[in-house]
Amino acid sequence: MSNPSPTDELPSRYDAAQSDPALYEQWERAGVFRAAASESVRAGGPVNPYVIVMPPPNVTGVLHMGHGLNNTVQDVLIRWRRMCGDAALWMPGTDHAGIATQNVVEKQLAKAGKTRDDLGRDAFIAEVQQFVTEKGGVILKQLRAIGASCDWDRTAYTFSPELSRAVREIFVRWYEDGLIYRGHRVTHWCSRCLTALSDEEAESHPAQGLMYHVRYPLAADATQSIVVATTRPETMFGDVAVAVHPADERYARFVGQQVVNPANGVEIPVIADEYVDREFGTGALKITPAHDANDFEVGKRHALSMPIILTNDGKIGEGTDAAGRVPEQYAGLDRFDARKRVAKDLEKAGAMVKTDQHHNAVRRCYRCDTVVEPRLSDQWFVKMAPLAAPALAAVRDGRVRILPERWEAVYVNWMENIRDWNISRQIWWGHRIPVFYCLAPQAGCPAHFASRDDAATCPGCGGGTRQDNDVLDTWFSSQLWPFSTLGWPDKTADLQAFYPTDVLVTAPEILFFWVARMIMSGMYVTRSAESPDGVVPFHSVYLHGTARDAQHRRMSKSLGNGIDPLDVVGLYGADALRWTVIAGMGLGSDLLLDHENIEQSFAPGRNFATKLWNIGRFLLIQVGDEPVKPIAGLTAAELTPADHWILGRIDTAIAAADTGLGPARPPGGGAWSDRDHKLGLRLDEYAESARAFVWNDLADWYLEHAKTRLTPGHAERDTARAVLVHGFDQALRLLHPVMPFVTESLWQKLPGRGANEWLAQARWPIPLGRATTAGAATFNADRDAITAVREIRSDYAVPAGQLVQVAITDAAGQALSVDSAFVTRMARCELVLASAIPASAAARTLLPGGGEVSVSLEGVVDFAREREKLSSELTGLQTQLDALRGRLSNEKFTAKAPAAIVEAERAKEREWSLRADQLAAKLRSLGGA
RNA sequence: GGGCGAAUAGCUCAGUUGGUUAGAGCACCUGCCUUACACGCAGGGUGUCGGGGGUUCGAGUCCCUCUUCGCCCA
Repeated sequence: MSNPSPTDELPSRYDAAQSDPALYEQWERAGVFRAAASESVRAGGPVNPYVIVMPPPNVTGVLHMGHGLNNTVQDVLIRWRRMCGDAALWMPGTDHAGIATQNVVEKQLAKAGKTRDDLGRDAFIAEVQQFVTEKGGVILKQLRAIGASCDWDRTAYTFSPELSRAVREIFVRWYEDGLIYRGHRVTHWCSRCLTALSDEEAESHPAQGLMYHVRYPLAADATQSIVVATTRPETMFGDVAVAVHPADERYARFVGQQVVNPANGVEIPVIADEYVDREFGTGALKITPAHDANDFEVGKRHALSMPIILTNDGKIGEGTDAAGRVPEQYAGLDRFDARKRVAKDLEKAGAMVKTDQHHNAVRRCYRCDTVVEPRLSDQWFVKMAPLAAPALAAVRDGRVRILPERWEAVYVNWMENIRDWNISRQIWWGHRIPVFYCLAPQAGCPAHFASRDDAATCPGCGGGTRQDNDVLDTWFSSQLWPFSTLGWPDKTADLQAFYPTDVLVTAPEILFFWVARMIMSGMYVTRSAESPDGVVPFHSVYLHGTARDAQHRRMSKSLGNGIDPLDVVGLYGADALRWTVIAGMGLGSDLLLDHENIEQSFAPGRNFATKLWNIGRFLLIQVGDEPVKPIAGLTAAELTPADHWILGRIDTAIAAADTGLGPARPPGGGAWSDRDHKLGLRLDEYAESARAFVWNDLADWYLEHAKTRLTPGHAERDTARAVLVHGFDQALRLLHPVMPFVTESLWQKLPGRGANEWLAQARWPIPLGRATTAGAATFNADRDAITAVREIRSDYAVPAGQLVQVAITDAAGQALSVDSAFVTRMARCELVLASAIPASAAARTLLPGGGEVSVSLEGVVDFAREREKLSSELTGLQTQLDALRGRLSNEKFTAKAPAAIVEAERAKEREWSLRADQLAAKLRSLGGA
């Protein structure tokens, strides 16, 4: 592809659609993205590993803006480290997404009028498997289109045989360590997905509902009653008691008596329990142990029965222990219809005292948005407290940092109040729980046991077994991702070389679902004599923002406000997409994109990609094909002020990029110090500094200046070519992580490029330190003069084509030596002696160094306007100067402020005074006061 | 209800341990088809740093309070 000569054939726009896919294929074929374990120092190799595991998208998912954003961040980091020489591994893969995938297939079946039960378990799983085979993995192909440089040979899948073995292994270890147990309790039940959910999967949403005040008459004396407040009257069929606070005098006389449940006529006791909040509602609470987690605890304390009065699909019906509690007319009603019906009937019966507006939180299934129902059932739980303690300490002492830092507080808060994790799901698509039950238990048979293999026989009696019907929460398998993808539980070379990983890049909403659990399980499986608490799976967690539309609404399929990243790639190229995303998203802030104006949304990336292309195009034409001297071969005598200036700017740009991207790992190893804790991962700052360098320094100034030197036969042509090629090469390297395609494309065209050399593998720049400050200052003086003339031209609206006469003097009024060819060309002027410009017809500007630029504006200058301008500048300066002098004459300031500050203020006072004098003199020369 | 955080230019955000003319990108205004780029070039800052009070020689920065908003958990 290296084809340096016909630069004149380069089109004026980079053709991304044509070039990007071909380039990607060449990188892949060259093995640029592969990482070898043998390279890592941890496996005896020469370099540091740098590892990112991709948050696995749903196997049947398609790319959306969230993925685009998430994966671009990861790609920038991994490309940066690859160029720095690390053994850089970006591990790709997908997630089997139990509930979500099962839902999709069930919906397909429903269209054919079938349910999963019609097929049976095995046939249904085969159906899902087929669906995944046909539709799965599309997203991984799409990621290639945005340039993702993953090591695709390692592509992992949470439901593969290898990763399934890891799931079984940790399940059995935790089971045997007593960290997994069977619990009979109230959990969140999704009546649409027909499964229990974890606390995290039942998302709470604020809601406006009604608080019903219902009268429960005393069984012994119907004239007396207790009024109970409830938001869910449909659960009254499951009431087994009314509870009041033991110290509540209002109700003391009722405790121990029976009341009649007005919904079903069943007599229930009034009990006293500390749990009741006297201030809430009426201070009397109905107790429905099977349908409220708190009531369940009360029920256990008082040994109450726990009738289930809702079917698993959310209809009223007599379940376990509920015989005789649900009146016939309610059976089969949907729970929300039942709520209205019960309320109406209570009203009719005179039992409804009143209803108030009430806002509370309603929990909904995170997969289907159905309101979840608290429901009593048997589930498998992970005991979290022992796992959380070391994971909490790891964040507290900086072995893991979370950026933006405010999320650390959220993490700590969650971990300190951690609750046990319900891991069983009543679905079929997923890792079946490796727990077995004896078919004919006798004395000596375990109630159940966990096994790494499918256990056909009971270890107690040797008889047959059956496996638990439920499957594991998908997050149970994805929590193992940083090590299961590297071969755990085997002690593989990959695991040795690449665990722990480095940065985890994800969105804040899965901090608990996934990130916290990876830290816990990762530490658990790496416990050893050297590290009793285990090894954290990554040292940095980077939580990025969300893609939102112009109204700040989250992009979503249902709102129709999403942007398809592939559309953007098709229109403007992957680089435009990547640049816009990276440059537009500060650490932790959201990315705003207008789906109704894609062109404007992605203009920053598109414009810059085109600009970069044009800089390259022009530069390549100017430089030509002849060999270029290496920068190290240029002698000090050959370098001009412009060269020094741009060499200095290159060093500054490199330093800024390094600072933005930050240390790749905690300096010195181990934990992050307080000082380093928030360094780096400022991708927007890195991108902006690299852009500013190539555009505002290299193109706007150095390239403009070099035009003259580059003319054929010019004595400095070779020096200028060498510096220009060096500067552009460095710029392309700096920009490659964020704009891989256009930079690689241009880099391949630079003179002297060998075959099979890839920018993607080229070395990250390091500052050379060759620039002298004197050289740079000389060039800066030229730039200041040019800018000053341009300002005046603009102020006086001098026609663009008109030459003006300019005198440049130093602080002493003597002619200042400048690069006259440069100044006259850039500012469209001719340089004359100051004496040639009549004071009465000149506009002047003071230069930073104390010199002055005078522009002859015979016939153009407007004295009144010029005086006004000077006068307002002088007034502003005088105000500042007065304040400054006030400070300096304040003894408290001079006595208390640090000497360096006081001295700086004095220096400023001298400088401003001089400037004020000059302004006043100018004003007088123009006839002003 | 508990906890965390934010409020700085029209928008999105920087702003180190307090140090004195508050910055960037985008948007906007003016003039230019100046031998690569109009997806460009040149020039322009458009601000009671949410309100009030306090500490200090000095507050965008520290403390208190009010208002508004966001996030996590119940």
